[in-house]
Amino acid sequence: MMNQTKNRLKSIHDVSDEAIATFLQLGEIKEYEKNKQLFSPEKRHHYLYVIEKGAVRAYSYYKGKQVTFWLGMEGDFVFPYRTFVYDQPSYETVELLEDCMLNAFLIKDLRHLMDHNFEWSVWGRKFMEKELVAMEERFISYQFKTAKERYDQLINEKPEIFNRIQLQHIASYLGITQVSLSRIRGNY
Amino acid sequence: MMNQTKNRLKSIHDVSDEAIATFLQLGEIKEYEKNKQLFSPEKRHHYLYVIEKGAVRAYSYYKGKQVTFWLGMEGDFVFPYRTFVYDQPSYETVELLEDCMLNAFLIKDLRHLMDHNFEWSVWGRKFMEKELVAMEERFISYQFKTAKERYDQLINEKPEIFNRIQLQHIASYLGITQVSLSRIRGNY
DNA sequence: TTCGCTTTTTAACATATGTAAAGTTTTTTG
DNA sequence: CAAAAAACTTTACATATGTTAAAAAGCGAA
Repeated sequence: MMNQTKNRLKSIHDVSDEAIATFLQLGEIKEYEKNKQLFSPEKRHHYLYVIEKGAVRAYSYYKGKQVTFWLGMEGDFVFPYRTFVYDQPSYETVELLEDCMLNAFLIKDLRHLMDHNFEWSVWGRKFMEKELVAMEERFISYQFKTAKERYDQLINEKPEIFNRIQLQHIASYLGITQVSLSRIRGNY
Repeated sequence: MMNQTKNRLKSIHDVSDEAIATFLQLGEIKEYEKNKQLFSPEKRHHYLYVIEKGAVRAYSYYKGKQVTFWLGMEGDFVFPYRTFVYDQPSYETVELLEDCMLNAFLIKDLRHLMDHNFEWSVWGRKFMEKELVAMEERFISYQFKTAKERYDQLINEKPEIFNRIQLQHIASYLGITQVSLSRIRGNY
């Protein structure tokens, strides 16, 4: 019952079955209900999660408003980059949008694995590389594109999001207000 | 005369002097004049450069206009992420804004090093992690902030950019037109 | 099913940023 | 140095997106 995790690990960079087993042994399945906050700002966090089932959002506050900057579903890794990389408290809240089954790993276990095991060290680099390219693509779509274009791209690339996640969160994720998203969807 | 490269390598993650020597042996100093194109879209590229001296911009075309999405100066690594990670042609042009001294490395040499040498494998992960956090911060500043706020942030964090790089490129880098940047600077 | 709460849409107006073109300043080059 | 080119600013107007508030639609619990 850890298929999402295993599939995702292999899809990033193929590693041996023994290595996979070593990694999976570090994980612990946890189930949480909708609305639980997985991470909250200013606190130290110790876990990285892989979503086996469910949907999740990360947001922080800017000028008194929540801004959703990340949405995750099955197979996604949930971890505040800043906490993982610099071991510093994160500024974001991560909140469950559905009841979730999560595979929880201690960040220090994973860091230890990637600092001492050659296979996982290479895997870790490939993982970060792919996160980086994905982040750059999202960044470029912000710098280059209008809200309408970003909306069209999202609905083409991840249509399932629109079935599972509230439009207010999608609007924020697209960097616009809910009113603007309604306008775009209504073809004004 | 490879101080920028060496300093930057060590600042990302400390590695042994022998490892540094191994890395530096792979590099070759090249000098190019202002306006040279280091990378052009649709072509295969084989080099990663570290800027020893000079300034550089990366841009691509969107709706017939150049959009500058990256500016680099001394100590920065110049390499199209997509080419490095997926070995695919990049969509961007990289152009020298000043006469430059560059430390050139074959991407395949670096990839080989990071895939086979444990110390460099860990270094590679840390490097990608830090690029990722920096990219996320830039992304978030786009999603959250107004043009004026992004301008203020840039002039605080990298004031030297304004002495060395044309305002038209800075405007594009900030995701706005040159006219808007003029307005911001003139306090309209 | 109905009532109450949450989410989404619509409307009216405000503001930030874009576009095009002209004018000014700075830089390059013969 | 002078002319030409490039970079930058300003103006007038257009458009996209934000803000606030109200209406409509959807959803969940008694």
